[in-house]
Amino acid sequence: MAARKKNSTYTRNEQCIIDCDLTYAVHKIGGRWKLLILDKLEGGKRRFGELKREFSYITERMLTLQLRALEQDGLVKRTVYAEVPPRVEYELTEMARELGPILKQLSQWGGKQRRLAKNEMK
Amino acid sequence: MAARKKNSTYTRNEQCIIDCDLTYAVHKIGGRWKLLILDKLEGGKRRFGELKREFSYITERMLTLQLRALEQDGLVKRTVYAEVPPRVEYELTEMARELGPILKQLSQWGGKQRRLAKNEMK
DNA sequence: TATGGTACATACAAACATGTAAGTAATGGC
DNA sequence: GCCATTACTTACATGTTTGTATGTACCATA
Repeated sequence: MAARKKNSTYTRNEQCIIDCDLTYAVHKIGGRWKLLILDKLEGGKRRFGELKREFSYITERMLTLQLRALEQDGLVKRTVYAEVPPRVEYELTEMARELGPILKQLSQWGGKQRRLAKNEMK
Repeated sequence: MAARKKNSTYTRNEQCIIDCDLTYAVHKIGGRWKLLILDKLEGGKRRFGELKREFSYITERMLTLQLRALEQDGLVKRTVYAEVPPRVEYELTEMARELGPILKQLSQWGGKQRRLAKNEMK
């Protein structure tokens, strides 16, 4: 997200990670709020303000950063309308839509595992 | 991974994350090396030292931490043999095996996206 | 008695991610 | 001219993750 310093090992190791398609994929969606945002956008186009209201616990800064990262990674398309006050809309790209069904499976798995973990606590 | 300080917002927000099955799932597999480890273990039981040799770029410390996290999350089973020198074996749990097919799809998606991104650079 | 192998553990430092608070630009309506 | 609205941006502080270096326990063997 930020400018990467060319630290010897950390960066070199990151290369190893990114050589793996799977890790690459998970990195794309691994931000703290990205999945929630993607999920919301499955419902269709949203304005920045809408997302902000929807996710009141996400700070404006983080919302911006995560949206930018998603845009950068080709998962979200950003459209700016030359109006005042400004209007900006976000929507999923084709690539992101292909991800949807996979994420649904992952979500189910997560739910199952979570219930299991909860039961073990008793 | 480490002891969490109970910072007001950071932790509170984490709760929001974990209330989402999907984000919960991604968190379980989101560690820097977890996917590589899981992938290797799909091939069967491995000793700590085997993993260490296989992933020469992962530090011993990180390997330990990630394995412990995976164990904690019920994705990996750890078996200690009371021998000297010690022998410890790691293998996937049922839960982790169910994850396999989903990860394969994710990996394919990642590969596709990666090739796309590469082409756009030209 | 010293040495080696295995699977760690611990202390410390660097890099990274996230949160907090405040500011910006443009313009239409008052 | 002043204010409100929208979608940011910036500077700074805090928290988390990863890496580096070194140490430990065990016992068999030399």
